[in-house]
Order: sequence, then C-alpha cells, then structure tokens
Amino acid sequence: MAKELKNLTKREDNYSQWYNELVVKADLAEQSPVRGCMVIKPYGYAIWEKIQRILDDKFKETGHHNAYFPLLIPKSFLSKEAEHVEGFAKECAVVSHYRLKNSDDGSGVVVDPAAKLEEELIIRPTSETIIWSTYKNWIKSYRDLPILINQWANVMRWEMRPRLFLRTAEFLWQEGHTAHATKNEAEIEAKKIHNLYAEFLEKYMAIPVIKGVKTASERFAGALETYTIESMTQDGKALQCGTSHFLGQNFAKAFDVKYINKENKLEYVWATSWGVSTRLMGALIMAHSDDNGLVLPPKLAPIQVVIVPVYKTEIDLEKIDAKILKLIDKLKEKGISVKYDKTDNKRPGFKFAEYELKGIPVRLVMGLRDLENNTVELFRRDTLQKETVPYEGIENRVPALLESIQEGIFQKAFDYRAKHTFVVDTYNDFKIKIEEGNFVLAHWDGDTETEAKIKEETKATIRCIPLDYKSELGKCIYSGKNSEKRVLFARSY
RNA sequence: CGGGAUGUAGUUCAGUCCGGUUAGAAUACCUGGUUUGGGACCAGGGGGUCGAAGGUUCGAAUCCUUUCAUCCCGACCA
Repeated sequence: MAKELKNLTKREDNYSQWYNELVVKADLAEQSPVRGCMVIKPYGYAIWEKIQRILDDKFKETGHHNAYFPLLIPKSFLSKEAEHVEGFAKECAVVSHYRLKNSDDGSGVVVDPAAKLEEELIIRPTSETIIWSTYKNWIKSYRDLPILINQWANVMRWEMRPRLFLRTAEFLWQEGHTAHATKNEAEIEAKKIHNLYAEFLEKYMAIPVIKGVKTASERFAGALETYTIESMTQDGKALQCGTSHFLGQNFAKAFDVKYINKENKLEYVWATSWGVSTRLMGALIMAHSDDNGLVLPPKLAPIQVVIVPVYKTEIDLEKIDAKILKLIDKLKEKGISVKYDKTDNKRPGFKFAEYELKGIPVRLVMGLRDLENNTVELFRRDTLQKETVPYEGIENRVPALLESIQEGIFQKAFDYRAKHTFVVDTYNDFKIKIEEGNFVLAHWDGDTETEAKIKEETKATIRCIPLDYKSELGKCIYSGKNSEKRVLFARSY
C-alpha cells in the first residue's frame, strides 16, 4: 500500500506531492467532492481530538470558558470594521437563498428565486463581528469584564489553492475572543496565549517554533499587533502555526462596545482574539515525517504502542497471548494506549510497514524466539532502531522510551531548523539562502515598501520580528538604511 | 483569474504522435490452498459506457471542434 510512497523522496520539487500522498495513505484525510473541502478520517480526527483536548484544558486552566456563536453572519456586520472587511470580505461564501424547489423540466432541484434573502448571510471566515455584536449586549460595567471566551468551530474561507490541512476551504479551529477593561490587561492576554501556543507546539507536538510579531502588512486585518509562532517544514519553508492578536479598541469602536468604569465614565473595551486550526495537523506532518511515513510525537499519538505477535500455530498464539495480555494491562495502568494486532489476515511484515506509515511511536513484537528466551523486540519509530529486551520489566521501559522519543523528535526538528537557518548581511547571500529553502535572519529598515520589493523579487516574506533575539545595529539588506534588529525571512505556506 | 499539464479498472498508469482483432499492466479486491521474525507465493475470478457532447471515417481511447473536471506553478491565505 505504501510502496509507492517510497518512490517519492521529500525535500525535492515533489515535496507537496509527497505530502499529499502521505496524508492520504496514512489515513488522515482525503479530498471531498467539493473542491477545497476535506474529509478528515477517523485516524486523522483522533489526532485532532488529542490536540483539542490538551488545548481546551489549558484554556480552562487560564480562566477561559467555551461558548458557541452562529455560523451565519449578516453581511452588514462585515462592513463595520473597515480594515477587517479589507482583509476578509473577498473570499467568503455567501448564502443568498433559503429554499430549493424541483425544476420545471424535472431535471433536479434548483434554487427557488422566490426564496431570496433580503440580506445575504456570510458563512463565518472568523467570528469577530458576530461575537462583538453580541458582546455589546453583555458588557455594561467594569464588573462584566473581563470576558474570556473560546469557541471550537468550523470556518470557511474560499481559498483559491487548497491543500489538505494546510489550507482548506472549510477548516476546524478554536478561536478565543476576549474583552478587557484596560489596554494593559488585553496585551497581557494576547501574550499569554502566544506563549501558551508556543509551549504547546514545543512540548506536545515536538515542533520548535519562533515567536515573534507580524509586520504591518502581514498583520491580522483589524489588529494592532499580531503575535505569531512560526515553524519550519522539511522543505525549508515557514508555516504560521498560530496567532494571537491584540485588537486594541478597533472592534469595540466598530460595534460600539462601552462600559462604565469605576469613575463612572464610559470607555471602549480592549480586545484580543487568537486561534489555532487543523493546520496544526499539517505542521505536525511536515515537521517530523520521513520516507517511511508519519512520525507522531507520543503525546499526540492515538495509539502509542502497537503489539504484533508472530506465530505459526494456534497453540503458539495462545502462549503469546498469555504474556501479551498481562503486559497490556500493565501498560494501560500506566496510561499508555496500546493496540494489540493479532489479526491473522496480514503478515507481520505488512503490519510493520503499515504502523510505521501511521507513525505509531513504539512497536513491540513477540514471536517464538521471544517465547523461548523470554524477551520482546522493541522498535522505536523515530530512529527505526530495534532491540531485543527481557520481557520482565518492559512495562517500565516503555514510558521512558516514549519520553525519549518525544524529546528525540523535537531535537531532530530543532537541529534541522538550526541547520537551515542563516544570518546574512548581503542581498546576494540572502537570495541564495532563500532559494535553497532556509530561514534567513537579516536586517530590514522597517519599511513596508522594502518588504514588498523583497517579496516580489525573492518570494520571501517577513515571517515575524522575533521576540527572543537581542537587538543589534545593522544595515537593511535591501535599502542599506539603518536597522535595529534582524527579522525572520522565509518562503511560506 | 493568468501559465503549464492531465482525464483509460477502486488506485497508479501504459496504449494516443502514426485510427484497425474481444482495451492492457501493476496493485488492490473476491475464492481455494500453501505461508507468517520486514510490505508472501501459486491457481482461479470479478471489475471499464477510455471525462462528456458533437463531428470526420467502412472503422475512433487514438484525428477535429466544443465543453466539463482535476493537478502543478503564480495572485490570496490559518
């Protein structure tokens, strides 16, 4: 089944084709009949559910509550915040009618022209507008603040070039929308979530990220500041994995959301919004996969350990069963998810390849040899190494191994990024390093026009102005003007 | 919406330039048997209006016209 996958090597021109095949063959998702939409299959969804559960807990720990706002937004709502419209109005799906009828010639159903809506409805591309029109009624006094709400939802953006997980017309995400009494409090919230996202990607998804802020031209429509985390894919491109926006009072003013402060004065509230989407799945796939398929970090793997018996007769299987079932109980006690695959319609070699393709972190094999020696074969997906270990005490070995894999794949991704990150000082070097597929740290004069020119000439954009790096005086690689800090350039998805 | 390519079995494709038996392969699927420590083997079987419509021809998967769809590269984007 995955044989063909081996014919494709990544990091070449066919990287995106390789990515597509991997997504389909690892059983994560497939295309739907509607262009740009995606069917997330059970295995892919199980990973997404893990992501959801972990993030959801973290949001709740930090005082947020879940709620749900409607899918459909009156068109007029989108006209209220000028910059927001500029950023989103173009690529939305629009509902214009509410009824179908049988066509006169009997060829099927048609839209009933009589059922035209007076005001069209927009399928949400993001929910700021509907949420802020609602918050207007919820917020009267400083005692109503802050409002810390998150929603898990689907949104729709009519993208011109969809890619499974990375950019689909409909995608699943969480979007947080908070309202605060003071500017400072809102800024703290935006940064808090930014850090929460970064930590989640590094600790759970094993993806190293660069934290930074977006330049004016890359900023979310309607935001004063956009905090971003950027990861690297194995073809050296950047992938924006999550954003947290400090919205200032823009939406409060557009939707007239005011509160009375302690001094009995009316004030506009301060806002943030933030989100991560199923794109994280794409980040996961692109960060860790190798030529054998997916590599899942243990903390997100729906199945952490798969056990495959190798046997000839039913009697052998019974003996293996006796030992394996005991082991499974012990592993489950330690909170490890285990799958015991003793189906006899596939040969062991086939199963090995299949579970590697699906990225299961650890595989245990017990065969006749092991029965005799009282051992188990232990295989780790990240390094593809096998070792034969004593059966006794294996339940203590596995948790440590899972941890080591979690760290190992993070380190591997980290080293990969380090190897593909360059500090450059001339435009010529810049072009070479970008062309090769790298992250490039270079000086920039802060001018939007310079940024646009560089993009036009090299297809590289400023992914972010990194927060964790020291400032350093230098000259802009393009204009030669003074610069105080290096920014991160890369081609991106 | 521009530039390029492709539509043939569930899937990946060959056949198209140069029209000619009953349209092929691999793989997947079904049946039986032998196998089982890295994607097994043997035997048998099912599966196609060759993307669609029209035209040329004694004859079209193949040539012509139209149309639809998909993929890749741009513009757009989490």
